[in-house]
Amino acid sequence: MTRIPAPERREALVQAALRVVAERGVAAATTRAIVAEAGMSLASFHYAFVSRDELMTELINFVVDRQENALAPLLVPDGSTRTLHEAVRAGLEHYFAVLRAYPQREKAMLELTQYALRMPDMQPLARRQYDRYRALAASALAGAAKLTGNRWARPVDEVARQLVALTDGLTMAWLVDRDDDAAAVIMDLAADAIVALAEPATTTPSTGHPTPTMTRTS
Amino acid sequence: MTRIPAPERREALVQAALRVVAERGVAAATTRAIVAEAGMSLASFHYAFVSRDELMTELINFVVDRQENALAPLLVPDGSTRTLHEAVRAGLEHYFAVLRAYPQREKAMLELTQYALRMPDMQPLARRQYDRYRALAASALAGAAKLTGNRWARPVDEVARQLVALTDGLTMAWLVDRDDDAAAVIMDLAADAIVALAEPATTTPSTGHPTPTMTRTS
DNA sequence: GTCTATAAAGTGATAGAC
DNA sequence: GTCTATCACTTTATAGAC
Repeated sequence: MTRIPAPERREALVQAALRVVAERGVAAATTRAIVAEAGMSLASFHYAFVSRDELMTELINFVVDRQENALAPLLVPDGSTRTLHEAVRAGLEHYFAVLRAYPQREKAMLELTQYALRMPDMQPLARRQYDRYRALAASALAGAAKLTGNRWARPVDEVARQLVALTDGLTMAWLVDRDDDAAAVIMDLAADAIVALAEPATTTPSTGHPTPTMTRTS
Repeated sequence: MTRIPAPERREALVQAALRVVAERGVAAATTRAIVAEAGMSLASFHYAFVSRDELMTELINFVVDRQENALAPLLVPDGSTRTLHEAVRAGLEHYFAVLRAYPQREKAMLELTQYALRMPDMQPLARRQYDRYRALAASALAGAAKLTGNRWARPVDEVARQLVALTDGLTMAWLVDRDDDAAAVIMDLAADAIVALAEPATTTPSTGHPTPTMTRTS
């Protein structure tokens, strides 16, 4: 009907595809289901994309970039944070609140990751996805330590890797049994584990000048 | 050709389906691919199962039971274990060795879990799967603590839940980037985190009689 | 019980009118 | 550029010969 530039059509189709994947899964994201969701005809799909594979690739790239923007503000500790433990716990809580509010979104992310792992040419996309998660976590962790007067006893990349692993485990656990109390237990223990990797910051190592900041509060 | 009893045919088809899922993914596990893998004709499939859904349900039940048998011996600490930290690290190492040797197997488990999460009637199967993981982890953790003269400061079910979450995160991380060194980091930190939840066992709480067993060795 | 043949519906992709 | 109509193929499931 109306004439729409190709780039806009591509974006509309990608977003429609994401909705379909979130609501009904990757397997249900057929070209027909996607164009129906976008309110277009089937032919429009192949005008904007040469193939379904091309759309799936763009979809994964899209969600990876989007994830970065969506999660970044959540992991930055706010002014009310006093201890590192509070900051980490708050970050986990924030992540969990999003998971709880939009479970299909995280389910979609997991499915898309596994989809990428099955496609010979898409492994790099899955890696990029996790690299971003970790970079995001690392910068949040670095900021949180700095703000609370701590430093990481391990390379911050390793701490970030652990935080992402814990977050994946939390996500799977909650998606499977939807048990908020059990999720809270995981977050408690995860925060303890992460904070145990930090120590009070000192301007010079081994200085007899401990900062008043606590490494951990239980 | 040859006449085979229905129960045997069902089992053969389930195992063929598992091989197809492991090698090519859930999406590729069509009835045709499965009967080809089993060396049967398409009609034999519908003689043994009324539908593909029925086979998928039986497949998930099958792998859940199988997982229990396959992993149980790996998590029991052997006689050479001296400290709890060694026991936990060895358990993780064992799990990782299996993951590394048969990555398709774990990929298949993850895919089947997500498949179950999308099917309205299969959520209980996914829950049962994780219940078994956790029960298995709990019994291994209880045994390891006992053998090394420790006790869990938290309910062992909570510790087990955390261990399973960490294992899931480890699995996802390794499947995505196949980085053995990064996996070793995750296992190190995971073992530290788990062991931090234990304390030396005392016959009576608050007795001034510490056992010689160390809670943790780094 | 097991096969071949086929039905009925769904899939990605394209042709060709407008 | 956008549509309808359709192709060529795959899917699950069944009929009917043996």
